[in-house]
Amino acid sequence: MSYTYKDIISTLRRTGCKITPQRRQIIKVLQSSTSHLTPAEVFEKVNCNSSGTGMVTIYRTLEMLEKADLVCRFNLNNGHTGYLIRRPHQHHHHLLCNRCGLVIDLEDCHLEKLVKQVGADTGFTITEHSFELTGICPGCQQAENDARSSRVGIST
Amino acid sequence: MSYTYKDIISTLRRTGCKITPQRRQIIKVLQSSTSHLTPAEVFEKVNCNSSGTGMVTIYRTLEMLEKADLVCRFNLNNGHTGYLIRRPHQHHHHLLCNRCGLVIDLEDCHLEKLVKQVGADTGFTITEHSFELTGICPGCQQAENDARSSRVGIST
DNA sequence: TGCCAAATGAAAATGGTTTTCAATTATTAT
DNA sequence: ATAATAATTGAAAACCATTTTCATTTGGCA
Ligand SMILES: [Mn+2]
Ligand SMILES: [Mn+2]
Ligand SMILES: [Zn+2]
Ligand SMILES: [Zn+2]
Repeated sequence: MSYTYKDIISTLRRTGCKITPQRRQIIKVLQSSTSHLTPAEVFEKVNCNSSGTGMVTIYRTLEMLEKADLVCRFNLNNGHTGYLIRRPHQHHHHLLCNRCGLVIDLEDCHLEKLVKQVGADTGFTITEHSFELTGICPGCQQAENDARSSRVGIST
Repeated sequence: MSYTYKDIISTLRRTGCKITPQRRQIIKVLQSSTSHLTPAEVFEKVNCNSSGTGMVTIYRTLEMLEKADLVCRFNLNNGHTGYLIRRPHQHHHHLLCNRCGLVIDLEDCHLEKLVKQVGADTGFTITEHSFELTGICPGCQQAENDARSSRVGIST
């Protein structure tokens, strides 16, 4: 379950952040997206209704939301950064479609045992771990199959 | 076991790359480093003996080596990119010390089963996965403890 | 209503990386 | 060995996402 718009606003208020029109806009855009968004994409969506929010504000707001643990941040395959409203509130990992950008939250982190083992084996104090899967989602697989069929020219 | 200098040269020759003095230098630097190196660090080390190799060549050579699977590439905590001569030749993961930059190769990837399971659960064709651990290595832990002791002022 | 710290945004700076293109060079063919 | 040629190099400029600066505006509170 994602945070609702109201959840987010009240969390921000609680932490002493001001609720500005720009921030409301940005939160709404993130709210209504099922896929991750780059800062540039957020900018575009926020400004499609000519609200005139600057890129700087997008960056600053995303950073603020990330610090408040309200969004997930991750590295896209192209090196850019993507943001998505945090759906499972706890620690979790992501599966990305590298065709359409769909992001699946992997609700359970199955790596605790492995992480602990590695720590014991190496003597490291392990503070963080990242696990990210990329591939092709069912929808994009279907689309590719369809394209291939028509290219080969199935005679029915 | 890392690739030797000769291994690397002959692999490059086999794939039709020219063996230039610049490339020899860069490979030697990577060879002789036990830690990961950023392009900037490679540049510095290559040029400390005034060989005059340009940054552009560093980038291009690292890219070439990565394509040939001769180096490991990974994201440092600060967003930069690090390179390290590939030690275990097969697919593997990394454990980084975020104090001193030490990199440990985790020889076995224990994630095949989990990855397969996620694929089955989601219908994705999973093509890649990344798993990266960061923490503090034993050496840096020791250093921190020593520093703390002397700060507190142990009276012996 | 007025105050003020926080927030905004235009513009410039940053910094890592990539592109361009003319000059150089490693390798192959003669 | 020499010439031919395609790959490589590197200086300079371009790129581009992100950050910084700083003057102006504004949300939230007294
Ligand atoms: Mn998520
Ligand atoms: Mn490695
Ligand atoms: Zn997809
Ligand atoms: Zn360390």
